[in-house]
Amino acid sequence: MNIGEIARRAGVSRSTVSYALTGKRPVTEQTKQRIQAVIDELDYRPNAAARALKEGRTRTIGLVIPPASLRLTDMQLGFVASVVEAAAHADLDVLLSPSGGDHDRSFERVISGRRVDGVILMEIRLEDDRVTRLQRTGLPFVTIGHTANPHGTCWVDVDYATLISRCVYHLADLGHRGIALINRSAELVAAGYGPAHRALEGFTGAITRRGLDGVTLTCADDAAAGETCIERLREDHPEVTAAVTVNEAALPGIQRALERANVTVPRDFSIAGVAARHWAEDFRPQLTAADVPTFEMGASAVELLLERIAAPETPAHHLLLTPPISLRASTGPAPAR
Amino acid sequence: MNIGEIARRAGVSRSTVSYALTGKRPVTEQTKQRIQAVIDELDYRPNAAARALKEGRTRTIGLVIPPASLRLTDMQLGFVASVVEAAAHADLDVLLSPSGGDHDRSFERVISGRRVDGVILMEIRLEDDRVTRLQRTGLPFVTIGHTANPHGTCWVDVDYATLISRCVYHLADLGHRGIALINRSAELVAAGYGPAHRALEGFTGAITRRGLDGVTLTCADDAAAGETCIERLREDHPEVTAAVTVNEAALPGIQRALERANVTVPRDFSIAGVAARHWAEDFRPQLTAADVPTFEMGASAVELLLERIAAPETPAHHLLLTPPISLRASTGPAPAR
DNA sequence: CCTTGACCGCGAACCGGTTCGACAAAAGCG
DNA sequence: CGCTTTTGTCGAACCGGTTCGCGGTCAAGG
Repeated sequence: MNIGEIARRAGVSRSTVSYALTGKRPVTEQTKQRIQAVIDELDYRPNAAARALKEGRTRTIGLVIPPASLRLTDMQLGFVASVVEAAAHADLDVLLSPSGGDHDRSFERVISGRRVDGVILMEIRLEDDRVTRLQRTGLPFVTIGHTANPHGTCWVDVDYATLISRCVYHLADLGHRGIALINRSAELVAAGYGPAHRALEGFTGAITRRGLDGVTLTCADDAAAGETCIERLREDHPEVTAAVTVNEAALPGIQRALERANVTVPRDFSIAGVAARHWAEDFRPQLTAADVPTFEMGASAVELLLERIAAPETPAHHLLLTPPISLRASTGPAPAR
Repeated sequence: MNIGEIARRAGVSRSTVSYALTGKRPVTEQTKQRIQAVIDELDYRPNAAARALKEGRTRTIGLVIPPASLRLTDMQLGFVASVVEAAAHADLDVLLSPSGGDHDRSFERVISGRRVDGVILMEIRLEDDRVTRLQRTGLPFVTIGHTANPHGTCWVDVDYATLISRCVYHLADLGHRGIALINRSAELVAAGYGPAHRALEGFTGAITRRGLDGVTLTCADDAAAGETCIERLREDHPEVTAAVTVNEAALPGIQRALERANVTVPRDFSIAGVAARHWAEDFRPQLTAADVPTFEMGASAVELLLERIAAPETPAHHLLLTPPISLRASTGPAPAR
């Protein structure tokens, strides 16, 4: 069921079939129809490997995801979904590659051997081996998140530092003096995970500029950790009346712990942060937060990647988004002493 | 940077390089080392398209997921993660294809053109076009879930009917007479979504066999819907003292509504069901439920697919899992009248 | 010394598309 | 009518691997 078979049955040459399909040279309407009839009859589809071999491109992009054994966070899932969506829209296929853990083989396989035309990387560390590896190979790539020194790379990210700063200012304006940062896990901070670092950066910056009393905590990405985190906070730092967080997965636990301690939000305690919209709206009361525009980010990543594939020598673009903070119901004036 | 270049620099023929790499014919240790040195120096990787073209297989499998625009449920995410994991383990790549909605082009592209060696399909409907399409093409495939008439197809599924029956029996044994089924959304039921139908089947069967009083409800896959569902249930059917559910995403809402109505679980109301472990353990009190073994199912699906690819003419296997129901804390004796 | 066979390596064909130069027939033009 | 241009099709080369048949080399055995 190859192009030769079609050509024989239609009584033309293989090249004519090819031209009829791609339209790169004119073919008489009549022959075109004869060819199409044979194709329909045999349900013929050109072999993707053969085409890729000759054309030198695969019309496929790689998407490197965190090791699948870890449960993906909602935000990561949002990126994956939007990248897949945007790629489908551009008639591209998406090859998935789990990375990290013992999956380096998979990563290696996807980026080498010309299996993909470009790669989208997520969960970027400040120093990221995969980024340097990709730079060496010369394969076009775009990262969601950015490294400590992102010059010359193409990326799209949320400006965590600015957003967390704004949250702190907002709380300070409401009269809060003791504010805690509930960051991502200690492991992620130690590993140099970008969002965690930049959140910390934005937090300490805002705290010093306003002369406030800042407490920073790390917290694993799950509800249980959120609970113990709040318990610890209330015990060790009773002076703290508000918190900002970038740890959306901890939110349900945070809520539970506050309820159990009979702390009413926002009367007794205010909380704000950065989270996917869905987490903010599921919080009770709904969370004042910057909604991470995962959909837009994934779509932009694909768009940037396509530009990069089309013109690899072009100077690298990037996109640093600062979505507005949606005022919902979880922040209020500091409680009177 | 092709095999010819390597051959030239190592002073051997292209075929020798190929044999040195694949090991399909003996090559002297000495030449092998010389070749390897050149390969390391140039960081050469064989072109995947060329290899696929000649070998007639791509070492890639397709994974058809629900349209990415919908938020994937935790269970679906679990399947994706475990399939990717298992595939990576078998040195296979995974090509993602969103299906449904306006994504038929993507599906078509992935299954035709010999882009993949086989396909794993999830979110199967009782009558599923994609399954008949795949049967026509002759491409090996395995489904997670099964159609109404699954003979001759390869699949792995959870026995929802039996599990829900068992839940009902368990509750009946505890003295409950009025039991509700909180099913998936009305749309899914209408669309012939397998698990929703089979849950209903198992429920009504068990209810009639025990001569109980059954109420069936549909509920969208989110917390808010779970809340209104419980509210409606308590209003319209006060005689109901227990519920079984296959709607894990509704659980947080169910919990919230029960708490707000001051209904203590399991003293006043019992609840059991089928859910991914994580949802059951996050419920308060922890949910008595059959834990859907998403990891095992994804791995089995890959395994079955590999068998099928190796021996397409072999009679089709399937795997119907009935995981044990984990007794946790959400079921207890029916309240006294 | 010649034969035998194991062992290595080479050259060529092949997988299934795309693409380029060539060429015949038809069309346009003076 | 002869000449150029256009149009539609063909044959062959190419992409970068794998694979098969062939042959040269060398050690063992008669």
